[in-house]
Parts: sequence; C-alpha cells; structure tokens
Amino acid sequence: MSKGPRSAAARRNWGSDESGCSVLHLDMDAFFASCELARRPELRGLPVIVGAQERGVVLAATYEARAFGVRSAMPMTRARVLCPQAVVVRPDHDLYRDVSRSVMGMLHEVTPLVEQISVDEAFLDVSGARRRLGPPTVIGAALRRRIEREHGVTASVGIARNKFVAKLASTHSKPDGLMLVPVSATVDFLHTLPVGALWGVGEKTEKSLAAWGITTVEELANTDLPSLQAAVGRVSGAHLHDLAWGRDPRPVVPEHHEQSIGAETTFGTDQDDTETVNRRVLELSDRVAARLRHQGVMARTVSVKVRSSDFATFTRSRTLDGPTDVAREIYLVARELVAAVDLGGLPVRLVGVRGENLRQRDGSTQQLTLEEAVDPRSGAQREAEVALDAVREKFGKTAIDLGVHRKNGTHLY
DNA sequence: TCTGGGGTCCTGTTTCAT
DNA sequence: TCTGATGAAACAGGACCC
Repeated sequence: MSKGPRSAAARRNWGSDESGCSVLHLDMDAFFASCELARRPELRGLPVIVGAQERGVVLAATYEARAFGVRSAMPMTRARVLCPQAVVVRPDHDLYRDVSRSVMGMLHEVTPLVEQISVDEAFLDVSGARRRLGPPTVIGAALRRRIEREHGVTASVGIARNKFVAKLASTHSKPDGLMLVPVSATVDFLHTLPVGALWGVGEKTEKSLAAWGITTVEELANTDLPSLQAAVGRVSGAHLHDLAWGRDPRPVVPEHHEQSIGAETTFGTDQDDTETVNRRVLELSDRVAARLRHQGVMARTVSVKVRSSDFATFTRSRTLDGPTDVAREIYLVARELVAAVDLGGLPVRLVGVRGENLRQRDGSTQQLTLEEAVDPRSGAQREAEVALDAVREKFGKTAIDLGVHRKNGTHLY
C-alpha cells in the first residue's frame, strides 16, 4: 500500500543506539491481502490479489503475486495479464476496519500518543512508555508479535527521531521487519535514497527535479534553497530541503479532525443518462450526509467531482449560507453543480460528492441552517434522515434508501 | 496498461468587501 | 461618487498519499 522500498543500500543495519529515537511507525504488510489470508488460510502461499473484478485497480497483493510484477494501484486488467493464476478476492472493507480497530487498540495500550494515518498504519511517540515497557525496539518487537498472534497479519516497524524517518525505516524493513535509524545515522540513511522516497515527491515533482539534475536525496540536500524553490515552488522547496537533512518537526498528534468528507463512484459503464447520474448523486449525497451526522459535523461547502470518459476531471464547489448535514440540501446543490459542468458531449465515468469546510454540530450550537429557517419542512427532513440512520444502524446499511420521487414530471427530490 | 476511492495540501485566479 | 489598492474568502485544479 505504501510506496515500497526505494533503495537496496538503505536496507541494512544502521546501528543500535536508540537514544533520541522515540517515534515508531507501524505499517501492516500487504494489509488487505493479509486479512484475507488470515480468514482463508488455504490461500497461503498462493498469489492473491485484492481488487474489484472489473474497471478497478489492485488494492493489495500478496508477496507471491508481487513476484510476478503485480503492484498496488495497478489496473486489474494488467495484473491479470502478469499473473493469470492469481486468486482475485473482492475487498471486504468491514473486515479490514475491524482488524484495524483492534490493532489500534493495542497501540493505545502502549501510549495515548498514537496518530493513525490510515487503516493500516500509525505513528506512536513512545518516549513516555520507555520506563514501563522498555526501549522502542523492544516495544516494536512486542507489538509485531502480538499483531501476528492475534490477527495472523505481519507488520513492519520503523524507529527514528521523527515521523518522516521512521516512516522510511518501516518501508525499508518490509516485509515483516523492524528497522532502527539512530540519530547519528539519519543523514547517511537518507542520502542512500532516490528523491522519490521523500514525502511529497511523486511522479511530476520527480520529473521537474530530474530536469534540474536532481535524482537523489543527497543531491537535493546539496542544492541551494533558491534553486530548489525555483524548481518546485517556495513552500515545497523549503519543505523538501528540510526533509533531505532529516529535519521534520511535526509531532505525533493523536486527535485529528477531518477537513472534508466525501464519496465517489465510477460507473460500470460510462453514463450519458442524466437521470442515472442524478440518482447516483443522490446516493452519494445520502452517504456523505449520514457520515457527517455520524461524526457530529456539518459542511458549509459542497463540492462535486465529475470525470468524463476521456478521464478529464472537473471539480465545482459552492459555499452555502449555512452549514448542513442533510442529504436533501447537499443533493440539491450537488445536482446543480454537476449539471453545470460541460463535458463536451462525452459520457460520465465518475461522479463524487464532498462536504468541506466542516464545523462541529455540538448540542449547544444547534442553530437552524438557513434552509430550516426559510423552510420549516427542512427540519422535518433532517429528522427523517436521522430516523433513516437508526434503521440502518439496526438492519444494515442497505436496509433503506432515499429515493428520487417524481410527480407530474417534477422532481420532488 | 489504462487508470478506485478516500483523503490532504498547495497554487493561481476570481470575487468581494473595505 | 468614483477609483484603485489590498486582503480575505471562495473557487478550480493539480499533485500527492494510502
């Protein structure tokens, strides 16, 4: 799932001095695939790919499948060509979430300073746990053993003085390993790596840097700041220069508030039927609204994403007069925004709906949204949607849906 | 080869209020 | 009243990450 090892030279023992190294990065190996193997042990030893059957990309692949060149994010069609004998398993996100939740619980037994960054990885600041549990390498090894024992999933651990280096250490210890990068070895370790290993350097940035003759972290570190900033921009330039010297001041922060909540889907076949697209926009609005309510937040900005069959992507957004967590309000705005996108006659490949500009909906400030103030039925609408939440909680997510009703040819919804 | 779905952050432009 | 400067917010798009 992560970028994977970037340098063979970095995969070695960098020393054993743990002083000053209290950031631990734990990353589960081929996580989705490992969860599937734990559930179906008969698949162990086989090339297994987790991904959708059609029009999808590889979400995870076992190391046996990777031996054939299969990588995550690769189109499924290509993966099947490379490894026709692979067992393809549909993703089961509920399973992965359950395993993830349990593992994160274990991490919290070590320290409250746990920053989860995705389902399968987290940072821990173990400076306060040393006395009770031992040095970071001992803590890391114990966590790895416990996760494998209880879930049959292997995890890799990186330990360093800051998040960025710890993350690279875990990447280079994969699979099923543990790597410590002592403070004194940090710069040497980094300078074995290609620039692409830096956080924030993807395909495009790598290309722009290459045009300036910069292909390794060491070269980037030794480039003067103004030239670097000319190549990749002021903010990114300064940031990358710091990283290249092992400077990353960001602390491990346990709580983080989401900036946006969204949902998107790709149609099985490209769509030029407005009704069908709108119906999907409604479903997505419903999902987004339910998640907003579940998290106790409201969105003041609604944005949509539309991708045409030629893969051109358009986004449009509108900021509302008041925040909302009501599907109907989100849908009405989203539908208009989608309708206003000019695809030049091409069919729609993907639509997405997102709530941004989030704010807390806490009991004390349950102010009416503008729409509720103008139209009292809107309050009733929210109540109805909250009732839907309860039904879904009890009978499952697919138990009940919002519908698009038509009466005399007019949309009620 | 033909590209998912969930996000974050940055940048440049436009709009609007002062 | 008009005009321009300025700064914040909104908007669109792109790069990136897992």
